[in-house]
Amino acid sequence: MLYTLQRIYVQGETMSGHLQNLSETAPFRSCNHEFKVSCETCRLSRICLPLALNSTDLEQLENIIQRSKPLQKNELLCHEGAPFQSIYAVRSGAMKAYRTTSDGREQVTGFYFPGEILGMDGISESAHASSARALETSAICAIPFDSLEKLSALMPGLQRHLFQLLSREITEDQLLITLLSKNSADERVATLLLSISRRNARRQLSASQFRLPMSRVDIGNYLGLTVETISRAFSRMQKSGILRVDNKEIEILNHEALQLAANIPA
Amino acid sequence: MLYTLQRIYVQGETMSGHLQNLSETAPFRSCNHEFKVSCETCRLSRICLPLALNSTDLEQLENIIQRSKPLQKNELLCHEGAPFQSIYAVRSGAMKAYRTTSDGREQVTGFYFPGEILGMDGISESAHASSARALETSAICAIPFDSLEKLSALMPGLQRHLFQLLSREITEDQLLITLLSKNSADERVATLLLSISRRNARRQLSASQFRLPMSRVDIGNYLGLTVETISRAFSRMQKSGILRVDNKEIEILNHEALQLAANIPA
DNA sequence: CGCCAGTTTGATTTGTGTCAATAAGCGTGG
DNA sequence: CCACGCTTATTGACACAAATCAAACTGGCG
Repeated sequence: MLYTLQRIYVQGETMSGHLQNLSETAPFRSCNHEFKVSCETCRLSRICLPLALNSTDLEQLENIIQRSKPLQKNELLCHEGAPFQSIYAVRSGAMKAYRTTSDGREQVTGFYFPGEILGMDGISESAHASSARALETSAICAIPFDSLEKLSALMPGLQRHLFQLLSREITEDQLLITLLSKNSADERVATLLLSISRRNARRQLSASQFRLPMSRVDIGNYLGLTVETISRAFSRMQKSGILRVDNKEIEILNHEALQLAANIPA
Repeated sequence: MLYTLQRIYVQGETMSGHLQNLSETAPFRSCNHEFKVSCETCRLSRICLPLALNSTDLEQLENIIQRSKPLQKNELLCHEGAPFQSIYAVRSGAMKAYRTTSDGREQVTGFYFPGEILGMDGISESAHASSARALETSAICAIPFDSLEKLSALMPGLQRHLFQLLSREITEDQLLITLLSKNSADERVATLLLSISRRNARRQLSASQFRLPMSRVDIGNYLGLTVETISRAFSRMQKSGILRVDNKEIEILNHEALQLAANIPA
């Protein structure tokens, strides 16, 4: 088991050689901690993969899931182009997924919070279509996809859940497409804040006060805007009394007004 | 069989009542034509769903696929919010998929050509997340998803193919996200033309001469631009000798220059 | 033939990008 | 602990690509 755990890290490390970064170049060590976390006891199982499995099936799923030493901030989980082996569930922390454009720039395609699954874009080409990086110290469950495929042929509930997971990713990408295509800077920022707020609430965290794990650059990149525009959007919303912004610390003072700013009719 | 065929139409019709359109309000008639098309003889099987199935499996797949009277231009195939029952393969013609924004505008999320599959965004919520409309007379194969699910639990090849299909949709949406987020008007238009060209080539059609099935409005909507900007982009590329544009008739005169215009390095 | 939707072209406006400078946070080491 | 340097964030001035507004043109279809 420890062997396979380590393989994940090694894969991440070897692929990221050309993306210079202190934490990446540090050698990966196997660590002696035990990662005794089970889906059954995981607070997130309600919103994560295990959803809708009976305890026998859950045990089988449990057996193929690989848990490992947490990723440090800025560490790479997987790199685009690397052989696709697993999809990943975020257990704690926060991740960003991004792909590199033909001219070498980065496009952030999503932020992932605890209970959410990433890496499913790698299935079609047997290679990851996007990279994933830790925005803060993050614990990840790696789920080998070939095992998952075999299991899901035996468990109709799991198969269905997987199809739904992939389909949900499509609809979420479509929402982002619409956001980029039709909405102003302020609307985009407001929409992102509402999305984070909603996802926090789903995990029993505050919907009105939270710390953004990503930088303004990442937000701008994700929303198709520049850092300056993001900063100005925050300032405007603060001035109009919708938000209190203290660097990455956000407080939503007026949820309805924020929805209005996002152009979502009440 | 005819009953189920008709049900598809009725579903499309009833849901589209508030989107006024002549062809939609016309009553659907059952028709007497036989639609004897099999996956086995279909020219598109190489790029469509049946890919990588043996002939026994193919026969079973064949049995669940519903073929029907072609859709006329502007006819609705499915409407967002309608109960999700099938995914759809385009056999001939061309379709556009779109979703309606909260403020009632339309966002085109994709164009679909023969051999391509649409409607997979409906899986996660058991309701279609987007609508699909015929851009020209189009023949469609409807594949009931519950049957497909059951079959794919029995056929590992089919299951894998479905996962890949969904995953490919995700990567394509990510490409569109990147395009909208990072590229200029001309680059977006050039990229769309190259995409259509490539997809034509895959169907053994000309990669350099084709007729666009969609309007300038649809193109603009898809690319997050206005009609005027699309028109000007075409004019510019025509003037610079990259294209010959005659209304919807397009000829690519210089493929390399078009790739350059799309910001794709040679 | 004439109408109307779709397309093209021109003039002007505007939201966001770019460039520049300052300020604030944060880890590092003296 | 504070000082230092580096990264990240904010704010302002200006430029520019695309939107908007307006008008003419085209082509398909009844």
